[in-house]
Amino acid sequence: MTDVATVQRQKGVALWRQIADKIRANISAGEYDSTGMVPPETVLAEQFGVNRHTIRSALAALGQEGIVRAMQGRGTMIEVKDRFNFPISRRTRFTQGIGRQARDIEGFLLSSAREIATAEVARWLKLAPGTEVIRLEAVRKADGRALSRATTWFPAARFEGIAEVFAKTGSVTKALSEFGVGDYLRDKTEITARHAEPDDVATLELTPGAIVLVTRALNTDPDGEPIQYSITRFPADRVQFTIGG
Amino acid sequence: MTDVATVQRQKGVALWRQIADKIRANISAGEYDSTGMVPPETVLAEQFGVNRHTIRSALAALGQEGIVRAMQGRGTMIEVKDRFNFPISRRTRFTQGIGRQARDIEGFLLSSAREIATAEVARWLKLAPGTEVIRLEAVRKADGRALSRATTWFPAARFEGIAEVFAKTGSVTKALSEFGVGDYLRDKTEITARHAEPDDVATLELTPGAIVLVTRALNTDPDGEPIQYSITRFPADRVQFTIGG
DNA sequence: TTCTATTTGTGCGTATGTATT
DNA sequence: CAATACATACGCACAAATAGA
Repeated sequence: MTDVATVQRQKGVALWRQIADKIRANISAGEYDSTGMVPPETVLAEQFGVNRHTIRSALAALGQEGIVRAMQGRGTMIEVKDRFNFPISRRTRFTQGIGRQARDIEGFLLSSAREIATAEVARWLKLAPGTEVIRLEAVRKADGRALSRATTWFPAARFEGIAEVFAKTGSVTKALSEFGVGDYLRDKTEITARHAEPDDVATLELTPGAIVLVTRALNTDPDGEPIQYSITRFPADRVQFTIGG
Repeated sequence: MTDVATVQRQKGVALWRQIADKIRANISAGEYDSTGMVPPETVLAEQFGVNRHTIRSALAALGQEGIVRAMQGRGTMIEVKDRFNFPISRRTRFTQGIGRQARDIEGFLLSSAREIATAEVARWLKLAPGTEVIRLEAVRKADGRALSRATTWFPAARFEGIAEVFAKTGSVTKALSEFGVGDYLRDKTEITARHAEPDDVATLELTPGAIVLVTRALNTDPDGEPIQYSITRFPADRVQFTIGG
């Protein structure tokens, strides 16, 4: 089979874009299911009657979309994905939320610091300017795959030493209970999406250009007192959020 | 000022990536604020001491991130953004949700069709296989900027002719009230993110490679009867969702 | 209006580096 | 080790859009 006839020059749509669309359609149609890989660039170049660079532009675009993943020396593989579902409610908890969707869930503390709250953090936590907070940088994995990268701030006065407790337990819920917060509620969640930055790429094991879902969330104790503000990045191709239902 | 010294070859990080990071930092630092534009590719190429293609790779990456926007014949502009906030609750309504954030909000019906529900649509709307549904394709704009692209399904038996009503009013809420549904509730919302497809690019006025937030949502009448299932795409750089708060 | 300079967009050919098999 | 295949970068050419003379 040749695709030569399917791409046209001088039609207002770049060749690489036409080819990317065609390959995407081919993948959806199961064209390459036998190998799970896209044919080598040289083969595709011949099939489409274009230079290998043009194929590379097309595959790069598909790589950005997370549809394929090029591996040096091996070939370009088709990505298969299924998303974890992450429910968001008043009682949102990470581990419980993922629940039975993964065999094992781990939390790693990357670093912690005691610092002065920025204007943004102070606003969310309803703290006076200049108040000290404890910041945790953590990664959570489900079945060995990185699922989230969170930056979390706690009021330092109330949660002195929470970093050590989190490091031991790997769980915010357990850490908070050590401080007498047996229950807490999700007050507000903001959701946006953007491209992964270098730090996201590293800690979430992403390909550059991948998409991350970003949540900004505030948890309060049962009295409505803010206890935790988090900015969390999730790999968009591994996670979906659910509200209600 | 020259940036030659800032990029290094053969150090494990591609030149174009180093350059992209540097330009991103320059933008954050307000380096190009006077013009609101990045210097021409040829100038950047000379500044960094690389080929124009290398600069183009860097700018393409930044374009994917939505940080810059290249325009043929004009130059590469730095994007300024502020997101519309879209609250998600039991009483989620598009127009009310955007509310005072925009001066005027319009809804356009692109097309409508009467068709047999797919397995997925039937499942969401709790319909028997083979049941007919009405599908609307619509775009919503706020202050002239495209804010959402929705595909919506209604049970055909109950909402015969809803396409015409929506076309006139541009509002789902008003259209439903014409059919005796004075109130409705958001039962469930799923949120994911992915790269824009050609259709999204066209109808949402996006740049190829942009990110879209995708919601799958079910609305029911006060009795809990499913009345509307929608898949809606939002430009991720123009929208954020809020739950609670 | 027309022409020209500027600037981005597309495509090809080539060379070299690097990782996998 | 060699062969294969992806990764990066350069140089060249021309197309297309824009802005300004």
